[in-house]
Order: sequence, then structure tokens, then C-alpha cells
Amino acid sequence: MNILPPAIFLMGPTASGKTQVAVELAQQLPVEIISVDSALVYRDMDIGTAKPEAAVLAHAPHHLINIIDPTNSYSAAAFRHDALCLMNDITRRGHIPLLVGGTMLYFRALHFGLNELPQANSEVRAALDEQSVRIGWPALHAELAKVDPETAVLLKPNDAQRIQRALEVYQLSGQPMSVLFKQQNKQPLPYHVMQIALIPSERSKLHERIATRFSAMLKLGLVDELLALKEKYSLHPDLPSMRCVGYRQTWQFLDKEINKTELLDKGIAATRQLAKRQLTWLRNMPEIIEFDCLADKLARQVLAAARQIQNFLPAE
RNA sequence: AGGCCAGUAGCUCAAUUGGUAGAGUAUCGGUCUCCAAAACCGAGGGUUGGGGGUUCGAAACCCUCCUGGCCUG
Repeated sequence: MNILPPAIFLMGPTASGKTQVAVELAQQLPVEIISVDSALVYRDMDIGTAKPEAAVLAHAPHHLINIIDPTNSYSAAAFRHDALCLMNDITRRGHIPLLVGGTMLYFRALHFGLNELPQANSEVRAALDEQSVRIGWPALHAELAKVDPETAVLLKPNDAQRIQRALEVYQLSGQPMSVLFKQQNKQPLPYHVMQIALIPSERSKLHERIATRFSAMLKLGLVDELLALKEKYSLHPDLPSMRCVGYRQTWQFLDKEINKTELLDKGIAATRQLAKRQLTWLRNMPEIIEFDCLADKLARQVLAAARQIQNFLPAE
């Protein structure tokens, strides 16, 4: 009988203190940290993403941080591929992969797999974008209904991203996405996973943390960081990197669309909305072990629970 | 002190000039298969600054008080 190797997921909304817990776990357990975060992948975006400091990363290395330039884009599929490779290596070294982050789609893609679909194609997307400007997304939704009615009924006429993706899949593969879904089985993660979630018992307390943290980011020089980024890279506001919470609002500030006070307010609001969506994911996840991220000695509590995973380590 | 203007949802503002209040945004809930810190969907929320009056009927007209702003002295 094959015993699956162990892995730990440490999930939580923004500002829940994931990094600190992860670092403490890394000191006590034979784990290696893999970041599960669609924003930490970008190089030179440090302040606005609340990236762990260099000193922290030096003694608790995180995989999948600083792997692409802000001009590029990452994806759930790319993450899944990278994470699987890393997990394999980590397991071979006799360590336990500790996946830490707040990008729940990435966790799900890793845990339950993705169907094999054609990958994103910038030319197809550009062509669809162009069409959408002329005829609007509801019209493209109607187009989708002709070639892939099953997917179309699941989507709202204004759901630009998903309509675009469904049309893209159809154009590249010649098959409706709904058919591809049925033809293939997704590959679940071949690991024994312990899922830990950090969830605030009081939303208002998390909101306070978010407000404090965002104003701290401004004091640390978020605006200057974006100025430097614009200097170093050829950026535009529609890039996934520049749509990240904080950067988008700072961009508007630099364009004089909003003032400093509005930047503060909008940055905080955007972070709260992010946290809300992350919590929605977590609420629906089965088999997670929950901890109150506002609790004292949080790391110690999590550590005690996480130690159990060592029982699943293959005997030497 | 006098004069003028404003006060409507947490915030910014609408309401065909008397027919009984709507948007954006925030908040809350949800969706989520290669952009996900994205994108999309839904819900709650106002005794229209207070009080009085006119009227079948007032956010709108009249009186008065309160608050804020501007002007004059």
C-alpha cells in the first residue's frame, strides 16, 4: 500500500498573519515554504504586497516569490505546475511542503487539479478584447451561447473574463469548454494534505489591521515604489501586476485621479474586499482546521496541530 | 450682528421645479477550471437637519430653531 506523502496548507485572508505563523512552523518542523500568492510572484513589488522582508526570507526561504517581472503574468495553471515540481523535490529531500498564502484559486487548482485546456493566448485575447469594444460583452456572450451553450448559461452577460476564456478555449481547441471538462478527469493532489485556515473571529479587528497596515505601506513609500517600478519597467494599468490591491489605487493617485486621502481610503477598502472574498472561499472549504488569527500565541496553537502531520512522514 | 447659500443612504450627489426618494461608491452575502490582490452577481441601508404650518398630498412652499460655508460690517 502506498502512503501519500504529507503536505500542509496554511491559508488565510490578507493581514491574518500567515507569514509569521509559517516562519515559526519552519523553525520547528522539517518543512519548506511554498508561497501561494498571485502578487508575491512579482519582483520589485515589495511594499504593496506586504512581501516578507529579505531577512525573514533569508532564514525561512519561500519558493515562488520574486519569480516574474511585473510586466509578465502568472496563472493558476502555472502555479500548479511550479508547485507540483517543488513539492516533489521537497518530499525527496525528506521535508514537508508547507504551502502558505491567500490565493484560494491556486490552492484549489493544486488540490483538485485542473482540466487540460489550451493555455492563455494573448493574440486570441487581444482579438476578443477588440471585438468587445465594438459589440460589447453581452453580444460575445450570445456568440458563446451558439458554440457552447452549456458554459454560456453558467455565465452572466457581463462576465468579461470568463466569456473571453470560454471563447478562447473554443477557438484554440475547436471544442466547447464544457465538452472538454466532461472528457477529462482532473488529477487531484497526490499528497496527504492538512488544511489549516487562519480566520478572524471579529471582522472589525481584521479591518483595523488592514487600515493600519495600508497606512504603514504609504509611510514606507508605496508611492515611491510604484514610481521606481514605472521607471524600471514598461508598465500599464491593465497589467495583472498593476491591478493588485494598493498598486491600482496608487496608480490613480499618480495620475491625479484621486488625492492622498482617497488613496488611503480606497486602498483600505480594496484590501477589505479582498479579505472578504478570501473568507468566502474559506467558508466553503471542507475539512479545514480553523484558528482565530486574532488569538494570542497563534503560532504555537498552529504548531501543535501541525505536528500531527509528521505521523504521515514515510518511515526512514 | 446683518445678508446669501447649503443641509437627502456611511461618503459624493440625483429627484422633469407639490404626487409620497434614486444612482455611484462603501458595507454585507455569493460565484469562481490557465488574468484571481482579477472579474462578475445579489442584498440590506434614508421618519429627506429638528419642530410647526399650508395642502387631498411636501425633499420641494411658508415660519422658526440648529449646523456648516461664503459675503458685508
